[in-house]
Amino acid sequence: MPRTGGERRRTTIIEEAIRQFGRDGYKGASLEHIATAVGVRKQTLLYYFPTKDALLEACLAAAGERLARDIGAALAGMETYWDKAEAVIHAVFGLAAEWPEFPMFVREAGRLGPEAFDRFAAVIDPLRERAIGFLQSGMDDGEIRKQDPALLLFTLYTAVVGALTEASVLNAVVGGDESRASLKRREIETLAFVRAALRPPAQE
Amino acid sequence: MPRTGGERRRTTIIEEAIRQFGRDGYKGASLEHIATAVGVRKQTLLYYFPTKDALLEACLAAAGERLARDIGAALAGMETYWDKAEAVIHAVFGLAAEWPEFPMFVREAGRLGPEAFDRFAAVIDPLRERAIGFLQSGMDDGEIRKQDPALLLFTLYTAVVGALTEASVLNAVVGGDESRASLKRREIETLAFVRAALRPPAQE
DNA sequence: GCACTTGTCTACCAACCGGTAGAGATGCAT
DNA sequence: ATGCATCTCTACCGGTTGGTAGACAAGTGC
Repeated sequence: MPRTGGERRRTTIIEEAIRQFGRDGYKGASLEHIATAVGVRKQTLLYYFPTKDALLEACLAAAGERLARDIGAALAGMETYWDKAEAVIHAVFGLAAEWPEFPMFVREAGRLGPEAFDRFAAVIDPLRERAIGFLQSGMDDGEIRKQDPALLLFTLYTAVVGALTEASVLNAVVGGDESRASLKRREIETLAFVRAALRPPAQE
Repeated sequence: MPRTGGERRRTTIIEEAIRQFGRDGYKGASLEHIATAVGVRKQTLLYYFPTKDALLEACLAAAGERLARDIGAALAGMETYWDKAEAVIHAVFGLAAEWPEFPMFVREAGRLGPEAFDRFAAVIDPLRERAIGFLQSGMDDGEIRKQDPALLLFTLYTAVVGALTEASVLNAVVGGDESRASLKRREIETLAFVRAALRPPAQE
């Protein structure tokens, strides 16, 4: 019986749980499946996380930290409004390419109700405030269409998460093609869409 | 033991099932809960729908028909590109106001994989083709920003469904307020967003 | 060498879930 | 009234799930 050791095992379990929670939903994923995928018995998993709910909370926190880290790194050095927006979208699409279940898990977190999502959102909150301030000043400068910045951020969120999670819909609407090239094309389309949506009206 | 009679009972069960599939997910909803909510035993439900999967398929078909009906009615008499887009969005938001679990169910259908979603999409298909043709001619006329019309339709879909289903996220990003007024405000914001995203670039 | 913490395991359980078997009850056509 | 299809029910079953109890092994500090 191998001893992978505490912290390492812990993160492995969390990563696999995010995958399965994202793919099958919270209810649909079973501790048994997660455990065997990690190569361990269910009771070992329950040693690290005493209940399924505790595992979920750990996943929410971990997902928040990962996303905050990726977005934070992508934002470094970006100056213009558009560069920042593009960097964030590119970072998120990159994360989705590497870890397809990640956006699914975030969406599942939203579905599970405000309590669960807050666990995730709390970690992101500084970024959220930065984004709102950034949108607000963009509007003040006349470079972004004037509106409620928080509601705009929400709409941008849904557009990006939707583009990343609604693969079945994409398949039905656009037809075939589940490849990496398809993801890249969706990123370009999402960028164009967001750019168009942010742009202020033409007339002065 | 009351006899509500075949077809009536059937639709009542489907409506309740859509509610619970939407709220709790396919896995999360149980036949027992759905049956008791309708006021009937589980085995009565299983008389109408021999398996849970059969119930799901009936829900998918019913949801498709309902949406096609509502959108079709809303489109009647609309002439301009913008009037049509606005009518569709307004119809969908109206349906969501009356039946909050409906968009959740549609999203769940997408999550369950292409097979399930196709069951729903097949009914909508004529509308999909109409929409793509309409976007294409709008682009030819220079009234809509040029791009892949199918991909644009997909992006519009995700923006609208996201606005309707990500209530927890909205709560976390914008703060409080789950009222009908909030839904109306989201509709206005979504309209503005879509309008901005459709608009062709300013310079000719 | 011995107590103790950490990690992994086997064995088990009560609850729930989807589904089967089959007994009545009701209304309708003949 | 009688045969038959429709509808609703009670009773039950096998499988799965989240979770408990507790044995056992391995490193660590003393």
